[in-house]
Amino acid sequence: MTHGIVDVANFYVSAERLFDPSLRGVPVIVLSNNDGCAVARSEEAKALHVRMGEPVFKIRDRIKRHGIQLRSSNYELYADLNRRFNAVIAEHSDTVEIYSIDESFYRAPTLPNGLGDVDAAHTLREDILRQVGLPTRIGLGPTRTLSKVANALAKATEKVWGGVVDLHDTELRRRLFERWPVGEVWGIGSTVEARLRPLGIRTTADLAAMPPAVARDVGTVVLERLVRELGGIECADFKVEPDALKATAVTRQFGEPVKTLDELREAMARRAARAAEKIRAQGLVASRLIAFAHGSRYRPNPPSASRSARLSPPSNDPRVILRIVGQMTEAMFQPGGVYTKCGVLLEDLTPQGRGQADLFATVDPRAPALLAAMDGLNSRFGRNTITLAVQGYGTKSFDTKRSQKSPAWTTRISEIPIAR
DNA sequence: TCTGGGGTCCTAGGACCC
DNA sequence: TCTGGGGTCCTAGGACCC
Repeated sequence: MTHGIVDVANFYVSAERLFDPSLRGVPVIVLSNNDGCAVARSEEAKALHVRMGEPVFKIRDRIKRHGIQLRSSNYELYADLNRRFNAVIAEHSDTVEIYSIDESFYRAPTLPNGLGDVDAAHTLREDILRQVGLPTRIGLGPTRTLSKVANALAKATEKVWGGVVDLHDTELRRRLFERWPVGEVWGIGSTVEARLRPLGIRTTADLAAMPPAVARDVGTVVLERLVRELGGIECADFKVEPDALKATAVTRQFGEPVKTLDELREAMARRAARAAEKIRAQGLVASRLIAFAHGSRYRPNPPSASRSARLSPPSNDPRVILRIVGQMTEAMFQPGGVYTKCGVLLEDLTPQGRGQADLFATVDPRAPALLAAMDGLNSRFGRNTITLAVQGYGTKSFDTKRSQKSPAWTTRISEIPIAR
């Protein structure tokens, strides 16, 4: 069996360039929510040493000096392009697992010794480039982990090997692993890397040679599996049907810091309403609710608090959820505190209508019709066409900033590009 | 002055049960 | 003086990913 993974090169930047040719060949950075950090960089921007996650205010001079182009994140566009390139992958494989916004695993057709996989992968790259316009790299291997490492190697060797690396060959693995730092391996973060260093494990080859039992001892079962997968033994398979969502979160930095209870209450209500909307769209209800608010961790003594509660019966009704979140906000708020972020998490999600009823709860029989009407209006006329009053009206200073956002080129009729 | 957001999985430890 | 053993469930927190 061959595991493959496709990733889009500098996805957000590549997506922006698709509809804006002026961005091609020049340094481009796509910013995080609130236009705070660089989350995607073109090759030209990487060459100017703009790091992943680097705060924009720290590189203002470089941006000016080199004319680096900035864009806010445009998730509508990226989500639509994700749908499109996955459709192309699906033409090549009956098993596709969408792993993230810019990566998908797929199962390559079984051929003896993985023969022909590499050619097929090159064809897939060409098809995605021609049909969607996005540049990709592909990693292949006998396990998921090996395909993921192969994908990372394909990025590093793109100019020589053309963007496809296959790690079926054990001899090739041995050679490449000796020069590939262990911290670059999928699943090895800085903490585990630091624990491996004193044991003399610095390269992927060192890690692959580790006895699995030792790996479990040093780390957890996760590290043991990782070591086995590096050796070619499958411990993880495809998930074609995505698992049901277990938790969802809506957390945002404020555009401008929040200092009053009224503002915090509104900001919290907006996030809570969005979280409830998200789980309704999936037909889920939540049993657990968490709300938090805090100040900047870069300032001394920032305010910080969170509250959690059980929802019985489980709910996705904004009237229920916003009332509790409002009480939590009042309990958390510290006068004089400067808040920079707040959020709402809904957990223990289960399909609606399957759970145990609550003997003592009063159930509103009209709720389903009301919520369906709200969701219908917001879906047809745009988000927040109808809201609860506690969410406040209009745009507020605490709303997320996205000052450099490109149009929703492919998903809104009013923003479709016009050819001249 | 200005520093992202949204997920999953695993483990340790406490509460509780028989 | 000496005070069992073996489970499950839940939660908080850590680690990792993109």
